[in-house]
Amino acid sequence: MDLSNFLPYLLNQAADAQGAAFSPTYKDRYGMLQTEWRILFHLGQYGDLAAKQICDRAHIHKTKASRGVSALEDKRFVVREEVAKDRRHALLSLTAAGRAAYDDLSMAAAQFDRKLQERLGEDDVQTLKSCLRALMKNP
Amino acid sequence: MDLSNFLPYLLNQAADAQGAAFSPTYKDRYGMLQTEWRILFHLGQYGDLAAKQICDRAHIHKTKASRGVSALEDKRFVVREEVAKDRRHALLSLTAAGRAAYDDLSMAAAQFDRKLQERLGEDDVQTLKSCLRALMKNP
DNA sequence: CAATATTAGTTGAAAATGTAACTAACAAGG
DNA sequence: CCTTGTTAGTTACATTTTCAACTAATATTG
Repeated sequence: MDLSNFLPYLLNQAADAQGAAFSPTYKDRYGMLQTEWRILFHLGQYGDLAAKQICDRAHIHKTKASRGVSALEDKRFVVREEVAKDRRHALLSLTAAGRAAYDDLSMAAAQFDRKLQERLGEDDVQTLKSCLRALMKNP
Repeated sequence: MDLSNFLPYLLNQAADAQGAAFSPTYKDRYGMLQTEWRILFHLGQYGDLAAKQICDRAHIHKTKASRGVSALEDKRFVVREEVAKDRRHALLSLTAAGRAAYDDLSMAAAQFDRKLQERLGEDDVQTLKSCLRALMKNP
């Protein structure tokens, strides 16, 4: 058993390295943490959602999400609107500023991804992504 | 730009999922954190090392490593011996108990990896691992 | 419809991580 | 040698994450 063959280790190292390479994009420009960026991305991409739906889709724990949403509200990137039908949850939506940040960051993300694709080659990236999608869902 | 196509996101999710699947192995059996398990693994695999060498190989920050080593000492899995030639660093080595834990865990790791290999197929795993190795080294 | 359970989300305390400043030992240039 | 610089590692403090308990609203069941 060689460490450099142990998949969880490789996954972690690769995720750390690429995360570290991309994080300055949202951290330096908007002072966001990863969770905030992820919430913003979900709202930008899938439209208004309740926190719970974001948690389920992105596998974010509800306390982390709760604090992420608060941080995005403080930054005036997100507002909540009450839902009369079920007042336990609120719908989250992007403000104009939030939308602008999303547009900017999703552009940067797309570019980042294209560069990785160039580096690894199209075929390998396809295989890589399909493996990763399989590994995301636990067994 | 689709979130489920963004490589850093996929890497993170896959690493989280597989990390969560494997972590009970070292957490429940030995009360270790990931960093401790990683240090143990390095010592078991590459023999006695100074903390610095582990940091460099595993990309662990020195403060994290310092705490991990202390925790492993508390568990009586690791001892340090002074190096007369340069007293700034100490060589870390496994105790018998540490070796036993390493043997047990590396066995479990190998098994875990084999199952993943079965799941994804040998060819894809080869491609996956080589992509991940490329992505670990930042650009 | 009252009691109980579940769901969405929040909060506070404890654990872990990251940052920066620090110590102690060695190295090198003058 | 002796100042200055570098290296290995630790410690203190701030930030972030996790865990457990909590509130408030809705759903379920007897």
